[in-house]
Amino acid sequence: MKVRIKDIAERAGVSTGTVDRILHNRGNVSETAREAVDKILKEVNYKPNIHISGMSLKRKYRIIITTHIVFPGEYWESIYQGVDKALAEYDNIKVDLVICHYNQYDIYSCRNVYSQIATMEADGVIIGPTFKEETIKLTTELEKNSIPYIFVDSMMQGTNPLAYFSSDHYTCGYLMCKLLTSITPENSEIGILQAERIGDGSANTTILRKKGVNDYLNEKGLSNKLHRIPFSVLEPERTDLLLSKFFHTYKNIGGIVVPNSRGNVIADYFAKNDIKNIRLVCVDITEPNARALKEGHIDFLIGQEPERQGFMAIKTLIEYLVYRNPVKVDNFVPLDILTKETIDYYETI
Amino acid sequence: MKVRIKDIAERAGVSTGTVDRILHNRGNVSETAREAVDKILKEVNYKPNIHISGMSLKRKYRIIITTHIVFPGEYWESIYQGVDKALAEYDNIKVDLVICHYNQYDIYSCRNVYSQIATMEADGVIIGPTFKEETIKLTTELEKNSIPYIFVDSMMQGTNPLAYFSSDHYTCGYLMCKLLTSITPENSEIGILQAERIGDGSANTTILRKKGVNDYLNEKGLSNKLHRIPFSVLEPERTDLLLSKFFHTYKNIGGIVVPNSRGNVIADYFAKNDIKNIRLVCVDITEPNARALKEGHIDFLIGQEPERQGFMAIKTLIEYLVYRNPVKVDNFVPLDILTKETIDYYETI
DNA sequence: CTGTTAGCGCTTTCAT
DNA sequence: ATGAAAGCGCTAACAG
Repeated sequence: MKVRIKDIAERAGVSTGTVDRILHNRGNVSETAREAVDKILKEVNYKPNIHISGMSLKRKYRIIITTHIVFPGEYWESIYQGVDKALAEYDNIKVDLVICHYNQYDIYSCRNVYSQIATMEADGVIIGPTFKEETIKLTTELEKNSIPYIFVDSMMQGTNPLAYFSSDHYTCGYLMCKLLTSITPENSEIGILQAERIGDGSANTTILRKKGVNDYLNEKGLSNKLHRIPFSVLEPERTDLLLSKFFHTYKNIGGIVVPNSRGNVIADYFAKNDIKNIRLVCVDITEPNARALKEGHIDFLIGQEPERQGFMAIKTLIEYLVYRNPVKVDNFVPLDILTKETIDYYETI
Repeated sequence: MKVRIKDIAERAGVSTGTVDRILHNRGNVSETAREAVDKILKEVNYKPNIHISGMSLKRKYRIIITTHIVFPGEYWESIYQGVDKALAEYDNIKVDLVICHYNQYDIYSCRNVYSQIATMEADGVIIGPTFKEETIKLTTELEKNSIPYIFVDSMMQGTNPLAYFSSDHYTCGYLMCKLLTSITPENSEIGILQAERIGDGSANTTILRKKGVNDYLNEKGLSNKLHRIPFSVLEPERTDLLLSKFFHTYKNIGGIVVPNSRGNVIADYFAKNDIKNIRLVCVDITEPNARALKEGHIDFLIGQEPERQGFMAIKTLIEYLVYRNPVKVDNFVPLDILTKETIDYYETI
């Protein structure tokens, strides 16, 4: 039933050592032996058990992961929860995880961190990318050194990752706009909250989501006016001022879409000023967003399964490093639509 | 770092054999040895690796799973996909899976199958329940023989399962009604599709969902009229007749909610009769429902992650059988809200 | 280049 | 009641 290395060895008339050398491309194998074994391998469906492999595997793998800084209750924390879960599941494989944080609102910090990573020894790298040029520069270096890399959170065009695990940000924006307009009076004006960054335009993900929002309106021939709500993550004390200015300028706002994880900024403003007649659609199950959803300030919250992204990135990288099996490159995680009623069920199990 | 049986044995001054006997309650251990080992076990965090255990474990486990008959592309198929995935992941554990199908629309078939199961030898049973009395009778027998059982799809009150993996059907109905009324003109009349069964009233899940629908209307003080659409799974040829009769009787239907997996029945009717002004909210990602969602006949489709339910049921049962560790009883899977835009991402990975 | 062998953590058998 | 030892599938070191 189950095929073992020993079975393959017997049928090919060689020893288990030789089969192992062939399976792992360790060299020191004659053409004759290789052919004999390859023939058997084609006939049978051999599936090594990675946990057993790990038991005798002596080598250590060094995996670097680089993302925006992790704050408790925020988006990136969930990615790392998935990472930890995968590491626990594969605890027979000896991996040395190196965590390198940069600040996604500051391009200079990203440059610093990436240039360090480029000089480090590693078997694989997991990247949560923000800035395009910087990411391409890093991945070019990695490719030079034949170090495989995997993206989480979003794919960066112009690179050749082993795989990426991300939601479809364009569709996310499109969907947010569809949901918002479906629960908002016809022709309501719509606000869109956008964070400022140091040294660069918006992030990858935000740009795509915003395009999704615009395209939905155009495709459906909707004429809702869209107004940008400016705000700065680095100067949160100005938020209140900026928001009240916005809501005093535009009196006919029927709904707001927040294409980044800071929806709670709006929700908090609604709570403080007892605003109830403006609908709100946001993204990411951060702790404050979850609370705002439960309290009714957010109407729909889109989740992008960050835990699964982190889990799959580690799992995929480990299995690749151990067996060098081919890997599926494009992997979109689901876009979960959460409401007040369903969010509790996303936080268990 | 990682604690092995050998470490525990050394620190307790006994052999690994003794530790193993204690960990698995195999008996033949002196009080002295037991105390010494228990003391160490309390100090350290020992976590056996089930894949390695499985490698040397000689015993086979027999697991019985009983559900409604599986048809390709329907709800129950996904449950079995999760079952298979878990079995593959734990392929070191030798399990003999016995599948016993009954017909969920026929209480007599259920009685037959259950009474057979009650006489079979088994280490554990997984039940996808439909009829209350029958299920309680079966689980009473199982409890007599100390056979642990796990529910998938829904929990049956009045039983004591090891665990259950189910969505919250009441909330599912509540949510469906919320979504439907949010995209439907105020005071629209609402249709609700209900299947007939042989020999009993409606199923567990449908009753709960229907209650959710009603409660939502009442809680929100909505006065939409609710009309039952009768239909028989066993006489599909009458469907067309029943539906046209319904839609000719009630001319002001604005939306339909389908609290069972047969939403495609309505969607097909809409497609055939080119009906576009009635909103439709359904449950379960069956193949026909998925198609109807993509084609725009269904507006919202609720998914209840059947694959995860099957996976978790097997995983939980296997881990319990091998280690007898305590198990969390109540496990609700998420209620996924799918739209035309997001369904594709639920079918990959 | 190749076969043999020890050993990974765990269970089970077999003496004692 | 207990320890020693073999064996599960796999890898790695070693001897040839």
